[in-house]
Amino acid sequence: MADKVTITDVARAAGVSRQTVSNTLNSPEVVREETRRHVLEVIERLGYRANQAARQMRTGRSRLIAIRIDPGGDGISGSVLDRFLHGLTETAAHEGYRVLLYTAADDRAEIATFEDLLGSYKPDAFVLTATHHDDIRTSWLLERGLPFVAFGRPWSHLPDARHPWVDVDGASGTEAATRHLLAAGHRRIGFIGWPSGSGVGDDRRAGWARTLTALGSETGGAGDLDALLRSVEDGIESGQSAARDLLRTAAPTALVCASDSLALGALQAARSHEGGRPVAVIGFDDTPAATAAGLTSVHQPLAEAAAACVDLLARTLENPDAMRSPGAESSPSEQAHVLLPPSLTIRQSA
Amino acid sequence: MADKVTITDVARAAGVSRQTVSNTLNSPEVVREETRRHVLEVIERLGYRANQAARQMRTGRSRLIAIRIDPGGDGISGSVLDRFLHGLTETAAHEGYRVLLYTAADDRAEIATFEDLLGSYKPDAFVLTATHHDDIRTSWLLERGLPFVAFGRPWSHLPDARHPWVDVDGASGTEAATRHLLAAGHRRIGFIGWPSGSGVGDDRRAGWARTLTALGSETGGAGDLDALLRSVEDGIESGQSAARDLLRTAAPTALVCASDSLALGALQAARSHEGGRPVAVIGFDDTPAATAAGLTSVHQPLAEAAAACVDLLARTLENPDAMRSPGAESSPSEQAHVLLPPSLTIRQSA
DNA sequence: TCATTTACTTTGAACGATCAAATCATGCCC
DNA sequence: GGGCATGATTTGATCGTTCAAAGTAAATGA
Repeated sequence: MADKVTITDVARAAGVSRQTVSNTLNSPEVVREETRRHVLEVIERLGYRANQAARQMRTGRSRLIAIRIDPGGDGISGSVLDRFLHGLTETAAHEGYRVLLYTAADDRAEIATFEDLLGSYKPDAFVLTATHHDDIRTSWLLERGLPFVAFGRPWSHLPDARHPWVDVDGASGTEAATRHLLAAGHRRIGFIGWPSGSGVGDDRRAGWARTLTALGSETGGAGDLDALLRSVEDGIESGQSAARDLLRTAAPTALVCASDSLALGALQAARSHEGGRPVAVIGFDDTPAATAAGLTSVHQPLAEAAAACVDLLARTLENPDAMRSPGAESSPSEQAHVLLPPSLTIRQSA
Repeated sequence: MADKVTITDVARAAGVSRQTVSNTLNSPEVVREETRRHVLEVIERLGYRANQAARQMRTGRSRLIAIRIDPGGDGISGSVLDRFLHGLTETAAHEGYRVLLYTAADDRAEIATFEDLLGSYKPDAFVLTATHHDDIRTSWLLERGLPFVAFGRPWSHLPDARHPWVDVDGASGTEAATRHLLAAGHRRIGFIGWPSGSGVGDDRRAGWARTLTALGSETGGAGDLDALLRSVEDGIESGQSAARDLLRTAAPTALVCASDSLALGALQAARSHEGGRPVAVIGFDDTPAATAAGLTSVHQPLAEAAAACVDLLARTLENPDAMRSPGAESSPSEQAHVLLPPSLTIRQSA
């Protein structure tokens, strides 16, 4: 109840008109310095806050950013989105935006939610996660010229997949992991990843592969990458059996994995594996489970990624024309994007 | 752009007035059946959606529920809020509400955010998490008659701590864990918890204590509970050392822990402990790390808890008077609340 | 001196919905 | 057939803000 201060109340108390108060906040340059200061003082004193609903009615902008929240995923990697979300909320608040949540069972349902939200709360932008090949969500949004940023690269290079994005360089992460193992003296380094086709998985595998290939061409002996590679569905179980198989047939002394789930399984296999030196294992995502298990893992800078998303959006929303021309590619250059390097969190396992 | 359908468009297309369209949606009973059907059809055909901003302007209700999101916490238990949040978003959507996020460094900052949000986006209600003794947030909200629900009991019984809440019965969880161990033949069951004073921690300890006490009075030999109890700060490390200490001095054959973090530490201590039968360990929260480690753990029904929160709020918001009288306790009964029983997820560790 | 510019400030109008009150039919009863 | 309750629908007014246009006063120029 304490809050019922309208712009008119401020205007009256300051002895000016509504519009002058509005201008003090939105276009300070047109208000005389003295007036401006006085109005600001009154605003402060009365604790005035612009009513967003009324503002939105007039301007059409809600200062809301919508993002989908998924149920923890496989569980292990659930907290990744959690941390991203925290960063997003925090950065958004700094820029004057708030984060609105929604859920959706699949991409089609998500588009239905887009329609619903755009009709009711009218968020200024969406943040998409888990983008993939032939993502119908991105094309739907692009067709309508609706602002959005994807956390994750567009894995297709089709022209209709051009949109702003922020991502973490997975290949660079697995490369760092592999180099770390090389530096520790390992030479036979295996990789447990996911079946080809997922952009994220292929990316992470590539970092490992290119590092070993580079080593091979340096030292002469290239090594048989295929023998050191296993591709399985994500999960602790499958990580364990893949690792067991790999250890038996290819005798690696270290393993890089595409996820912490796989790595945790691999860690179990490595521990029950008899051999001289213990087999080193590195995971990906630096999840709490990795902390708990003492698993060395590739850490994603999620707060930075979230901040980059908000920055890209804020910039897009300032120049409304930037995105509003779906057909006509305004600039021949690539869409705005940010690719962040991950870091390696070193623990006992490697 | 496809969305610019206003209530006037619908009215024109249906050959009725604005208000009749509004009534079909908000007070269907006053509209003639035939008209209602026709209007609904037109609404469907045009894809009309009520503009929330305009609605809020008139009604003062935003259909937004605000909740604070924390950075993953200690990491391990981070995903608990994650799952709760998902449930909240989903249930809220069913009831026609959306979830708005915010962050805050501490309780004082959170109150500042309350003021900010109430002045701008005007959420209809707040969901508080991690309530504690002498929580200034609850009293602040109560004083102003602002609707909210706490996920977590008011741990104080002061009259100014009376508010609706939803919680999971921690004592019942540790009781179930203890009974499970008793059924497996264990008799010396230790407990690793947090220092007294935190409501949650005391509650979880109580479930273990009362179960063993009940057993004692049945069998005659009560046993020395204090010797089997350790109270330490949360964390894997401290769990490990507490467990090591407990195993050495009190020789328990099983351990119940107040969190998965503690339990993971205890599990490590238990594994490196030589003795006949392996020491059983049970954790609390059923986090992904527990899944990964094969840790038996007490599982909180977070989706149900979230649904209960939304239900309580929705009910409160229907009768605006229920909460709006801060001083005058409208009914002498306790505030509305829901206490949910957790369940035990059994894995290898016990 | 009077028109013209410059620098601020104020005045209606509008955004899209709902509330409250007014209007318009109908049917019923005496 | 007139009076009247009842049901169904319509008509202004309003929520708080910003846009666009209009107003005012002082400063400038011829």
